[in-house]
Amino acid sequence: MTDDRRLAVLRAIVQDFVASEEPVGSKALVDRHDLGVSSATIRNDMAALEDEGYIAQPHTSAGRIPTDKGYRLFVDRLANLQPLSPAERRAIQSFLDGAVDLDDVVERGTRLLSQLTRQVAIVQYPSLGLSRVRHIELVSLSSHRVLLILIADTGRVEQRVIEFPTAVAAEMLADLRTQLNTVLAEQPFEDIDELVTGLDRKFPTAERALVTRLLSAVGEAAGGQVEERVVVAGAANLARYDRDFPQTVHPVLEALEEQVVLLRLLGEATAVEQVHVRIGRENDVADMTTTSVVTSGYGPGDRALAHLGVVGPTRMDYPTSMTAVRAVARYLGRILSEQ
Amino acid sequence: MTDDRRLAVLRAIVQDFVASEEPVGSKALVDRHDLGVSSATIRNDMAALEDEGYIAQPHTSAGRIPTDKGYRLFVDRLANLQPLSPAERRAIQSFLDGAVDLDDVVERGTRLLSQLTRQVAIVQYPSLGLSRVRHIELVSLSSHRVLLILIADTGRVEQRVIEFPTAVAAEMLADLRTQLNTVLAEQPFEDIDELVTGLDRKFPTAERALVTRLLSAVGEAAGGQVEERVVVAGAANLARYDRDFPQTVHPVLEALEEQVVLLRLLGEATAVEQVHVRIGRENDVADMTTTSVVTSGYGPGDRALAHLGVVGPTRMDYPTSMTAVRAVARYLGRILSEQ
DNA sequence: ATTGGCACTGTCACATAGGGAGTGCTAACC
DNA sequence: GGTTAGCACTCCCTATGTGACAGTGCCAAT
Repeated sequence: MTDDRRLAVLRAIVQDFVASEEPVGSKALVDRHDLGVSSATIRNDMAALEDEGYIAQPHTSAGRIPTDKGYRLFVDRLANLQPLSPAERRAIQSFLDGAVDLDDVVERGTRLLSQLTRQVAIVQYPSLGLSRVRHIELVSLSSHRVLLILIADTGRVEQRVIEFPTAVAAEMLADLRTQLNTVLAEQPFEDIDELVTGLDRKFPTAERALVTRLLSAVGEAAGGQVEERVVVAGAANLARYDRDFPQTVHPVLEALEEQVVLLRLLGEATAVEQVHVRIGRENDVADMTTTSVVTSGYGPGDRALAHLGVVGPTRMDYPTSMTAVRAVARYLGRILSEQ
Repeated sequence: MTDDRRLAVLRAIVQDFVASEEPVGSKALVDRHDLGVSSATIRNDMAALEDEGYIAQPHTSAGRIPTDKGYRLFVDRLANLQPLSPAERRAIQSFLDGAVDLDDVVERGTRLLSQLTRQVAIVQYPSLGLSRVRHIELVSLSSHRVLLILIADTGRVEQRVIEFPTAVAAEMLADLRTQLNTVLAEQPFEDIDELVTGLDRKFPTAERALVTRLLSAVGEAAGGQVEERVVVAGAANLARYDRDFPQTVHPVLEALEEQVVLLRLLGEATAVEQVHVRIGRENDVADMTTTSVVTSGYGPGDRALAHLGVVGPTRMDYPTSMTAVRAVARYLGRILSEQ
């Protein structure tokens, strides 16, 4: 019994099971794949694979289905990702090229990803903390309220209303605006707090309290927890699986409405273009133990400013999902670098 | 046979069916409600109600379920909306009071509505076309690109990138910004196109082409089709009904991802505080014939700048949904008027 | 190491039967 | 005339049983 053939059998099982969604037996396997041996031999291989925990039987006289461990091995060593066809490539390009806005780019990217993979797609906005300031705008809404607008070099625009206990003079606001832009332009958002210290000393004592209040608001908005934004599309694709994981759709749908969970799913910082796969229990989110996540970082150049990915059942088509995630990440990164 | 009792029977059937989700029979009805007559009498009433099309039998020997027409009568004449409890009122207030932003208000409002009704909630951003200009900002992104920011008196902020064939001078931009704000401040967005005509004449011929381009972009952004934005929450609540409408969740989920469908569901302009109900086939969206929609307009003062509502199965709890929709619409309107 | 053969096992689809909830109708009643 | 008790009837639902089927594990032969 060669080791190579056992791996080939595992690959075949994963492929067939993903396609048919039904336990696959030894007979069906030799029929559909050129394994060069009889079904009895395959049965022996399958017994060995089961001993090692790569596949399992739903019940005694059924075929085998891959375990999480089996999928893991498949993803790590057996999946051969073929590049996108030129047609797909063109489709992606034309789909994304119409975008006028960062909002638009993220929105279209999410839809595109969900359509390519027929899965739930998640795209995170480029993190403010990791980008640079392009412009800061202060607009007076009323005598006591100012609208703060932060524009990042990724094209991301963030706004926040700031309330003041006393009236704010228009001239002071204009002055502050100029100073802020002079000091902060092209600087990383994460350095704002530091760069801004001492700026209030340039203002007369009477105004200092207001300026301090505004500066701290700027710092908060730039580094706050509110800064992460995530977009989801294709939740309808989950419903396709209601036969498979029957009472599981509900908790997953619920989880997908939680910003925090989404961010956890997308995972911590990774290198650009590196596709990560978390299978079943590997992602430590409750209620998502029969769910897999394929993610990648993206950003302009080689720094991952954000993440994107797809969520689906563990029995998803990993190669397709992985190539799609990688391709979309690459395109979004390219668009960001053009901003 | 008094007419009043027949209506009472219909009301009881709707209530019981909504609660139990099972066809209700004559016996169960007299047990659970003080109708003062025997089940045989109720049977006669039910036969009459069926003749008139208000209720139907799934099969010969089953209880009755309300038809769309039955729900319609219930909503129009039989539902008694009781006001929210003080506790609920406080809960709403505290939930919405934390909002710092229009985005935040809409987001929280949507979540709140979906939690109150345990249904899918939809909230539309205040329409730009119907609000007034508070401020217009032009930010130079690069020599050929300008970021246009529109701020409405509702707190809504809209952005758009404008590309120019030739370089744009900073002074011209500043000048234009001042002029635009002078002319447009406090004016309705729908009048922008008109107010802006002729403004380009004030600029030297060399710059006129650029100014014209920018002005048309302003007009487009203000009146364009892109201006409508809608937020959805609580899609997970749909899954609770998978037993009821089994293969119906998928198309409904899909529909809810279509901006256009959402807007159609929310319906055309209505008066503020007036709650509308569309039952089953009454809403002309395909695939949503077993779905009902409860909507209301909302806005500051008495003008409906936007709509909100909930979507659920025809067998929803209409009184609860209607009071919740009305309450949230009222609160959001109040918040808008404070902006 | 591989293979054909074979007994064994659990699932699924189908049919069948009994219980139960609910109805419509009729005749009696107030 | 409206109301009611009684009763036969209808249809669903569940439990139960049966056979076909797909797949396995093991063993002896190659």
